[in-house]
Amino acid sequence: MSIYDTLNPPQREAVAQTEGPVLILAGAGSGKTRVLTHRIAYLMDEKGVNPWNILAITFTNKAAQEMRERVDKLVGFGSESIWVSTFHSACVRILRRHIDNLGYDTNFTIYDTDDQKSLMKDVCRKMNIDTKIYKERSLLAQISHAKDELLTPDDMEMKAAGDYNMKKVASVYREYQAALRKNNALDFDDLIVKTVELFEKCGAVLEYYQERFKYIMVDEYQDTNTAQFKFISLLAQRYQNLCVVGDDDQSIYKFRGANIGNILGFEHVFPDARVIRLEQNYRSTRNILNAANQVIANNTERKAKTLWTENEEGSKVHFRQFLNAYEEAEYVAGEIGKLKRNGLGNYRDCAILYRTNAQSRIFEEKFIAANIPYKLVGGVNFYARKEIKDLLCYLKTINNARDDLAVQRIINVPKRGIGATTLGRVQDYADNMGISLYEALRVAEEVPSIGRSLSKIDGFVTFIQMLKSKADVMTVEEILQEVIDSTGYVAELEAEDTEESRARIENIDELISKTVAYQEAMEEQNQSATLSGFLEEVALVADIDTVDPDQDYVLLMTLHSAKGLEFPKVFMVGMEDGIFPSHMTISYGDDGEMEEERRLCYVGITRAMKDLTLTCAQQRMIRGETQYNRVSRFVREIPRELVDLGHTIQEKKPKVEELIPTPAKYSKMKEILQGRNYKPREFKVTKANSLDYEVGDTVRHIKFGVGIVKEIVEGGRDYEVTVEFDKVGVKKMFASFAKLKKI
DNA sequence: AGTCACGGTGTTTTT
DNA sequence: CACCGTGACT
Repeated sequence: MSIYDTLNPPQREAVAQTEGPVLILAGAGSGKTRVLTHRIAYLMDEKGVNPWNILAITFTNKAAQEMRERVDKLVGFGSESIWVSTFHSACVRILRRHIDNLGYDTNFTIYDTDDQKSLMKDVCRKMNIDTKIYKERSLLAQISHAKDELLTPDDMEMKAAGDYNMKKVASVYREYQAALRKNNALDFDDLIVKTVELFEKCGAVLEYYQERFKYIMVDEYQDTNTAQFKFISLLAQRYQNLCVVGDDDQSIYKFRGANIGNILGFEHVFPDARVIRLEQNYRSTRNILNAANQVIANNTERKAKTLWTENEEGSKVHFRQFLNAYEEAEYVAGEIGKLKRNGLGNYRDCAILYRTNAQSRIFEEKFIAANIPYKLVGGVNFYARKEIKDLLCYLKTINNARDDLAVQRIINVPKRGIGATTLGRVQDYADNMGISLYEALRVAEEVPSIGRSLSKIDGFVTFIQMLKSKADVMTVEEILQEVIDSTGYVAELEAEDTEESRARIENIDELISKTVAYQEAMEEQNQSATLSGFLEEVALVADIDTVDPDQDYVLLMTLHSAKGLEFPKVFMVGMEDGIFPSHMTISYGDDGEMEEERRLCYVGITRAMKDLTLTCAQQRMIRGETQYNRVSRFVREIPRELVDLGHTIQEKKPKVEELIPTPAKYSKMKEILQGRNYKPREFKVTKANSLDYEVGDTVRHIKFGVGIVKEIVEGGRDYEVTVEFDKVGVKKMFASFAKLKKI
C-alpha cells in the first residue's frame, strides 16, 4: 500500500504527470493541496528528483509552511531544501542576491502602502502637483496597475498618446520610480517587476535559476497577474516542467491585477499542456455544495464544470434576517456560545466572513460581551502601528541609510529639537548635492544657516553611526533593545503611564518577541539571522500567516482572506445588496465585476464543511447614516429547497435600551475596543502559567535534541530557559517558542 | 515646536 | 462614523 493509493484517478494522474506543462483545474475542496504535496513527494521518492530542484509557489506564507509540513510527513526528509514560498518572498530572495545588476544595493528596503503614500506625497510636492486633483491614492493605484502589466513609465507614456491625464500620470510614475531608486527601496509590485527585469537583463542569472528550478508548481494560479506569469514562464522556459493549479471560479483578485487569461489561456501558451480536472469535492455536505453550484451557475464567463460529492446531505443552509446589525451579531455570538456550551464544537471550528473589514467591529463587541475568544484577521496591521513603525524605521535606517523616508520619520522621535525648518534646509541641501538625507546630515556643518541645530543633528548622527558599527556583531534583538534603551522610547511611554502607553509597550514587547522568534526560526533552518532578513519578513507577512491552528478562537475575516481555508461552521454575514455585492459594483460596476463578486460568494460558501449560516439586517449604519438594504441577490440565487428560513424575520422585539446603546454603555464599549487595538487582539496566552519542566529535568527540543535544563528565568512576557544540549551545547531560549518536552 | 479643534472626505477586497 | 490634514493658538 503506497501513499498514492488514497488518491482518486484524476488526482493520481495529476501526481504522476511530472513532465511538461500541466494545468490542474481544481474545484473547491477537491484536494488540490493533497495533490500538490503528493506530487512533490512523488517527484522526490519515485523520480529521484533532488528537492533542491523544486519550486512551489503558494498564495500565503501560511500555506507555504503547511505545505512544507505535509511534505515532511509524506517523505520524512529533504523538505527543507524545497523552495516553498509566495511570489513576493521568492522574488525578494532572488533580488537580495542579484539586484546589484540593476543598480540597487542588495540591502534594499521594502516599502509598504504607508511608505508609498508618503513617498508619493514628496514626489507630488516636488512636481507641483495638486493632490486635490490627482490624489496620491489614485496615482499609486494607476502605477500599481501598470506594474502588474509590466508597463514602464515609457510604455505608459506611449500608450497615453494624446491623453493629457495619462501623460501626467506617466511622468509621476517616472519620478516615483526615481525616488524609490534614490532611497534604495522597492515597493510591493517592484519585487516582481524587478525580478523579471533582472531575468531579462542578465541571462546568466536567469539560466542559473532555470537550472535550479527544474520542477515548478504554482498554487492559486487563477489569481496571478501578468508580471507573475512572466516570472514563472521565464523560469519554466527551459525545462517546461510547470504545473499550475487553480479554479477560475475562485478568481477574486482582479482588482489587484489578477489576469484570468492566465488560466483560461494556459493551453494556448503551452499547446502541449496536459489538462486535468478535479471535480469531486471532499469538503462540504451535499446541500452546501449544491448551493454553491447554483450560485456560481449564474456566471457566464467560466469554464463549465459541476462539482459533486459523496458526502452526506447535511443540514440545510440557514438564512436569518434581523432588524439591525446588533441583533445579527448577537445571534451569531449566541449560536457560537451554544455550540461550545453543548460540546458540539470548538471556537476554532467557526469563522465569520464578511465583505468589508469595517463590518468586524460589531462582532468584536458582541464577542467581548459574550466572552467568546476571537481573532481578527486583517484590518489594521500590527506593523502599521505608530510605535512599531518608529522602531522599525530605526532598524531600516541602520540597515539602509539611503532610505530617506525612514530617516525623516525618526529624526525627531523622540524629540530632539530638530524641527521642520531645519529638516527642510538639510533636505534642500541634499537635493542640490544629489546625496541622501542621511549623508547630508553627516555633513550638516556644510549646510547653510543651520545654526544651533547642528549639535542636535550631530548627536543623532553619532548615535546612528554607533548602531551601524555594532550591527554586524549584534543580533537583531540586541540592536532593537539598544535602540529602545538609548532612545528612551519605552522609558518615555512608561512615564506617560496611561492605558494607551501601557498597551504600546506591550506591542513593543511583542516586537521583541518577534525578533527572537525570527532568530530561532533562522537557526532552525541553518540560516543566519540578519537585519535585512528580519525587516523583509516583517514586510511580507500577511495577517493570516499569524493564525495559530492550535489556539481555540473564532476567526473573523473578509471573504478574500478566507480563500484557501475551510471551517466546519461558517457564518457569512451582511448578506445584503449594497454590502455584498458591494454598492460600488451594483451602481458603477459592469457584468464582469458582478461576476467577480459572485465568485467571492462562491468562495465563501465553499469554505463551509458541515454548516453554513447566511445572515443579514434590514437596517444598518454605514458611514454615519442608516441604510435599508434588500436581501443579497446571491442569497436569492440559492434554491428555496436548500434553505432553512427559520422564522423569516427574527421578531425578538428588543427593548429600546438594548437597540440603542446608552451613552454610558457606548463609551464603555468604545474603551474596551480601543484598548483592544493596543492589546494583543487574540486571547492568546503568550506565557504559560507554569512550565511542565524545571531545572535539572531532561528535555527534548525539536531541533537541538536532548538536553538538561540549567536555568529558568522568569521574564515579563515569557520564561527564558537555559538548556545544555548533548549535541549543540548551551542554548538560551524562550519557553513559548522552544516548545520543550520533558522526557 | 507642539497641541487642539475643526471641517472635509471617504474604502470594497490585499501580497 | 472616523480618519486625516489644516490652521490657529499656546
